Amino acid sequence: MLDKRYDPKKVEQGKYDFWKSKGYFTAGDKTKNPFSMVIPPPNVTGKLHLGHAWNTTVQDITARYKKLKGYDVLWLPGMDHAGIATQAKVEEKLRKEGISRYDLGREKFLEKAWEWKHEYAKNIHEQWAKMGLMLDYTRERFTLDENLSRAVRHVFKTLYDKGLIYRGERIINYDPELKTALSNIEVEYFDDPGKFYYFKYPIVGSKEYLTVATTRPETMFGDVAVFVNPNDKRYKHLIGQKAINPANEEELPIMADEYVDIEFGTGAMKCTPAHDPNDFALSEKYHLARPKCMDLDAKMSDICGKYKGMDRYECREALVKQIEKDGRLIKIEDIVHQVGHSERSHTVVEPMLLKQWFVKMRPLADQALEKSSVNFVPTRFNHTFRQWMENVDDWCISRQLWWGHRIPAYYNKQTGEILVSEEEITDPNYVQDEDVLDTWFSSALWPFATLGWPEETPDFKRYFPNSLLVTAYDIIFFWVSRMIFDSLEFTKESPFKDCLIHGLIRDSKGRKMSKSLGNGIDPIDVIDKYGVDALRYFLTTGSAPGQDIRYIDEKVAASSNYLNKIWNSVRYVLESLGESYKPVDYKFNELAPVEKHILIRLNETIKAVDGYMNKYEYSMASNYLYNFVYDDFCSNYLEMSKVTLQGENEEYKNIVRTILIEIVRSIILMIYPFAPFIAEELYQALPEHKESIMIETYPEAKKYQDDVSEVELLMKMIGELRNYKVTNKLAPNYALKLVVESENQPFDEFETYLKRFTFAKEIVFTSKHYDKGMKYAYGKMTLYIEDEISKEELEEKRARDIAFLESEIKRCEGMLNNPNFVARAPKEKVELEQKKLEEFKKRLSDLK
RNA sequence: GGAUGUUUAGCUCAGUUGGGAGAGCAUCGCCUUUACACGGCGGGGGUCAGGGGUUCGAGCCCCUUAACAUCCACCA
Repeated sequence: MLDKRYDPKKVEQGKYDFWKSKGYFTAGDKTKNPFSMVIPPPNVTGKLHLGHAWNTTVQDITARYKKLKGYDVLWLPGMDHAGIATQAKVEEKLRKEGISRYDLGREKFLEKAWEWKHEYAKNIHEQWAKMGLMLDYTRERFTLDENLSRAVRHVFKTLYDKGLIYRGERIINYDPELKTALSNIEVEYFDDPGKFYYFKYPIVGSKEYLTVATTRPETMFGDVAVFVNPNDKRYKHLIGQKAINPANEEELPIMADEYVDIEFGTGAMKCTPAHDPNDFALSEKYHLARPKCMDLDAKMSDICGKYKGMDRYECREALVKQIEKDGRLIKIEDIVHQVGHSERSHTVVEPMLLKQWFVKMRPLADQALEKSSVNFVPTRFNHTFRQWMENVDDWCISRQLWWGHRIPAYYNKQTGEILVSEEEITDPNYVQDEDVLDTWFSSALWPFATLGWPEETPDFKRYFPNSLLVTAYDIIFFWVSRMIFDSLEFTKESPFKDCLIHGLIRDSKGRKMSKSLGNGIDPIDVIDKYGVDALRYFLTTGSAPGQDIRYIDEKVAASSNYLNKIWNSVRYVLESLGESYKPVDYKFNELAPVEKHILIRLNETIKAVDGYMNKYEYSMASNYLYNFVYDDFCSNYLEMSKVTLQGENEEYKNIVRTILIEIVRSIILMIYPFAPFIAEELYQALPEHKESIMIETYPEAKKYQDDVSEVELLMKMIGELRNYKVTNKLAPNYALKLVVESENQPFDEFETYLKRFTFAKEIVFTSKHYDKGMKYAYGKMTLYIEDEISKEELEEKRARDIAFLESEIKRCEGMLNNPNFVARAPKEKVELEQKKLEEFKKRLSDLK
C-alpha cells in the first residue's frame, strides 16, 4: 500500500544500490543492438554542480529510455585528471601547509595529487549515485589509467612521425602564476581598464621625435624596431632612420609595413617580437632579433638594466615615472581594452616566446571538415564546430606541470637529438622532456581509448563509434572538435553519431553561477529539499534544445507537485482495485465510448512521447505526457471511471480496472526515464510487475480508432455548465435543469456522467426541436439550460456564439476556396476543414 | 569586425513540415467533492520586439531595424 503522500527521501532509499547490485547498469547483452555513450569525464577537482546534474540527467534519460526500447546500453563512466585545474588545487592546499611543489619534488608531489584524486573521485561517485545514473561501473576509466596513457603515447608518437606534432619556439600564452603555457582557448578575454602611454622617441641626428603609444611600457626593453605604415604621409621621411627607445636609449630602426593601422594611436608602433604575436610575425618577415624582457616568473630579465628582477607591473610604473622625469612622456590616456586572462588562475596571461610542443592543426582540421559525419542536435552547432575548425591555430600541447601525461619525447644529452617513443627509454644518454600534455590531449581520445583502443578489443568493436555524446555548448571547441579530428585521424570514423548539445545553467536572475558571486546552487541541497526526481524533471523539461536555463526553485517545487499528482492518481487506482481484481482481456470494439476515448488518447500520447524521446526532445515528450496526465487522465477519465467503479456491473468494473492499470502502467513507464525512483516505487506497487522497472519494455502505441466525438461533446458541456455556474454566481453543486436536443440518442452513460459532473437535477433528452433558455449548439447536439436566465444574458451569449462561428466559418471558407490549399494541403487536413465548416454552419443555423 | 542566439501573459519559459496563442508561478472567484489542499473547478491577463514581404492564411518562412546575450577574431 502506498503512502498518502509522496515522500522523495523514502522513495529514493535503497533503489540505486538495488539496481546496481542486480547488474542492470552493466552492458553486454549481445542479443540486442548496442547503444553507447561515454560520460564527459568530470574533473577530479571538486564537487559536481548543477551543470553536471543537467548534463548527466540528459544522458541518464537517454540511457534508461534506450534500455526500455530494447537496446544493449553502455554508458561508460570516468573522470578527468584535469592537469592544470587539479595541480592548482593541490598546490593551493600545500601552500596552506606552507610548502611548495618544489619542496616536495615531482614524485612526492604526484603522490599528493593521487591522494587528492582518490578523495574527490569518492565524492563524485556519491553524487552520481544520488542522481541515479545508470553508469556501467565495470568499465569505469580515468584519463591517467595505463591503457589511456598508452593510447596517449601512441597518438603522440604517430602524429610526431607524421609531422603533425612538432616542437618549436613560438609566441604562446603564458600563465605566470601557474608557470605554464596555455593553449589559445584557455585564455579568456575581458574588458579591463588600462592606460595608453604616449612617449617621445627622438630621431637620431635630428630634433624631431616620433610619438609612439603603448599599453605595455614594460615590454619596451624587448623592442627591436618602430613600425609605421608605408603610406602614412606623416612618417614617410623617417622610414630607414633611427629612433631612440626612451626606456633604454637604444637605437631602433624605423621600418614600414602595411600591417600598421594609420588611424590607430599615433600610427607609429613599437615592435616587441618576444612578447606579442603580431610583432613576432613582423620579426619573421624582416628577420629581426627577439630579445626577451621577462623571465618565467613574469619578472623583468637581464636586459632590463636596473629593472631586472622587478615585477612586470612595478616595472611599468617605475619606467613611466623615469620617462616622465626624462621629459619624454607626452600623455596618458585611460582606455578600456581586452586583456587575456588565464581560464584557471585568472591572472593576466603574458604572451611569451617559448619552445613548446604543438599539434599542426591544418591537415587534421581539414580532414575533420571533410569527413565528419557527426550529427549535431540542434543542427546550428554544426556551424559553430565548422567555423572553429576553419580558423583554428596550431595547438600548444605542452604544459609546465607535473600532473598529467608526461611528454614521451627524450633528448640526447650530447647531441640534443629528439627521440619520441611509446615505450620508456632507460638509456642514460637520454633524458625525458619535463613537461606534460594538455589535459584535452587525452580527453580527445576518450570515446575510443576508454574502450581499449588502440587495441581492437571486443568493446571497441561493439561500442565504437558511440551512438551519442551529450555536452554543453561551452566545450565544443575544447573537447568535441578535438575528439572529432583525433577520431577521424586514428579510427577513420567520427567518434559518435549524434552530438546533443545543451546550454548552461544560470541563477534565477540569468547570471552565470560562480564562486565570486556566491550564487552557486548545490544539487545536493535541491535533492534534499525536493528529491532527485523533481530536480531531474526540472532540469530536462520546459526548455528548448541548446538554450540556457535558469534555476528557479518554484519550478522544482512544481515538478515535485507533478510527481505527487502521479503518485496519488496511481495510489487511487491501486486502492480502487479491490480484493477480487483480476486483469481481463477486453476487446476495444466492445468498450463504452468513455473507455474508448481514454485509450485512444493514451495511445496518441504514447506515440507522441515515444517520437520525441527518440529525437532527444525531452521537453516536448514530457509536455505531451503532462497534458495527458492532468487533463485526459486525472481530470476526466479518472473521475468518469468512478461511475462504473461505484456501480453494480461487476464484469465491466473489471474491464475498467484493467484499463486503469494499463493507463497508470504506461504513465509510470513514460515518466520513468525522467524520474526513475518514483517510477520504480509505483511500478513495484502494480499488481503485476517484474523484479524492476529497469527490465521492462517501453509502452507501444496501439492503433485504436473510433468515433468518440460524443465523449468530447460531453466534456465540453460539462465545462460550459461549470463556467455558467461560476459566472452566474451559482454554487458548484447547484442543480440545473437541462435539456439535450439530439438527433440520435447519445451513448448510454451520457446522462449519468453529465449528471454526476454537473449536479443536474433533471436532464431531458429529446429529438424534437426545442428552444428555451440558454443555448449551446454543438452541431450534433444542442444543450439548453432551463433556469431563471435573463433575456440580456441569453442575447449576449447568442451574440458571442454567432460572432465566433462566423469568424470560424470565414476562416474555413477562406482556406477551402483556395485552390492552392485544396490541391497542396494534406488530404486529411482538407477533409478536417470541410467537416469543421459543415459543423460550424449547422451550429450557426441552429442559433439563428 | 565576424558568427550565433534571444525578444510570446505580471514573472520564468514552451510552442513538432505555416492551419483555431500554451504551461508553471503569481493573481481573482468558488469548493474542506471519499486519489491528491504539494488539491479541485472556473476566470482575468498577450496588436507573439518594430517595420516590410511571401501566402487564402505567419509566433513559425524571407528581408530589415532595434535591444539584450553569448562565442570567435582583434589595434600596438
